[in-house]
Amino acid sequence: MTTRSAARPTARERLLAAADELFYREGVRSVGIDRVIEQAGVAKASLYNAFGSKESLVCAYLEGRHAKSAARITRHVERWDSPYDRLLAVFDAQSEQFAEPGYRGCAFVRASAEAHPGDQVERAAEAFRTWIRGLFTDLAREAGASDPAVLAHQLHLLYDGGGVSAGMDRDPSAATVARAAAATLLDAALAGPDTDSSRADRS
Amino acid sequence: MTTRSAARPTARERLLAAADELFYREGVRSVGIDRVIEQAGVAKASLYNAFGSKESLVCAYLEGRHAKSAARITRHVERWDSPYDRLLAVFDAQSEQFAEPGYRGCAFVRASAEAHPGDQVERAAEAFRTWIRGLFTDLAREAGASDPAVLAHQLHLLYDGGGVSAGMDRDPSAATVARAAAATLLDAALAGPDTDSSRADRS
DNA sequence: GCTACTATAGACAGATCGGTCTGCTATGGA
DNA sequence: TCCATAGCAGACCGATCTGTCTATAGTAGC
Repeated sequence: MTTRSAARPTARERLLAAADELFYREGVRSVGIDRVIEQAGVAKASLYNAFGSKESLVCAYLEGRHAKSAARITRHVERWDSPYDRLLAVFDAQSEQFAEPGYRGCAFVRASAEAHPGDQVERAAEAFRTWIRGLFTDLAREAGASDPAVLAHQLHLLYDGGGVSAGMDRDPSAATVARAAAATLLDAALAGPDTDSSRADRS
Repeated sequence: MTTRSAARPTARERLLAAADELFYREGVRSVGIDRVIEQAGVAKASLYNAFGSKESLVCAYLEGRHAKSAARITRHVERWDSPYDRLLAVFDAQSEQFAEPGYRGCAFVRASAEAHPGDQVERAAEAFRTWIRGLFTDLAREAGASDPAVLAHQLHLLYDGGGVSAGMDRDPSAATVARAAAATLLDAALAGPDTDSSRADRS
């Protein structure tokens, strides 16, 4: 409907592109409307025609990030057949993302840190978290994990931690470190469902 | 030096207490100076006498968080003798932190998400990250991990991911999930230094 | 009593914020 | 040709932001 390829992009599209760049790089609260419309080359009225409010623009920005991240992850996952490889492929997608210049951490974590409790922004972030947690859970179940929910939570921790480390430590290797850790956890979840093998006693 | 226990706390102390509460709960950028001095019951001039700028106050708030978190972690670590238990005790400290009412995620991650690149705030966050990474590395080495740096990075991922999950998913159990995952990774790092046991081939 | 320090309340400045509004222009279909 | 639509520039509003300033009050040491 709104997709037009050739010629100059719609005001809405240019606004979204500018918002994506500025909001992600400098933060949602520290970038004002004027900065966005200046970079988009758009009149202020056009913004409020297209989105109605700054918060709606922020949500649209996050929805775009959601779609893009989900597409990237799906693309990597679908390269493989076995649930084992498909699970680890999520971290290949993350590796690809971290390698992008100017990566500064997970957009949802960043936006959520600036949001007031109950903001629409938090719902947008929650949507992505629910999606990827579901993906981890499904893949963990297919791989034959004894407790798919717990393994999914563990892998989600690694995924989140990878975003934090890549963003704050400026260390893109976090994805490969997370991938190796994920493989270890996955192996353990497949091998021993309950065996508390080592660490018989404390101290 | 500046510590005085009885009577009414210093203006500086009241400012720090108010900043800690407001900045953490609502975010650094969305809380104005006026809110802080109102809650502290302090004149605006006193704030600029004591700290000089808002950014300095924010840094002081983060340094307080650093000291408090480090003290909590150290307290838990020192309860145990073996490096194995000491390593996992970091996640016991995290569990205690997540159980506090109103926990909203790692203060350094939250503040860093609102900072401009190069801000003093980022240096304050980096200081804590360096400290805890060093702790993980030391403990991993003492525990006998084949590659202490990599294991430390993996555990750091779990630690960060736990903060994100507890904050955004409002799920304090993230700490115990992280602890279990840490135990698995630690076991693997002790048992097989190099054995790529399972997953012989892909697909 | 005098001085120096620290605290107070609050006006004020200059900038920026999100959002509304008016008026002008370009384009494309009936 | 006419008109609807979409886009443009920019003035304007009230609120809020960080930071500075004046003026006043309490207090401890000499």
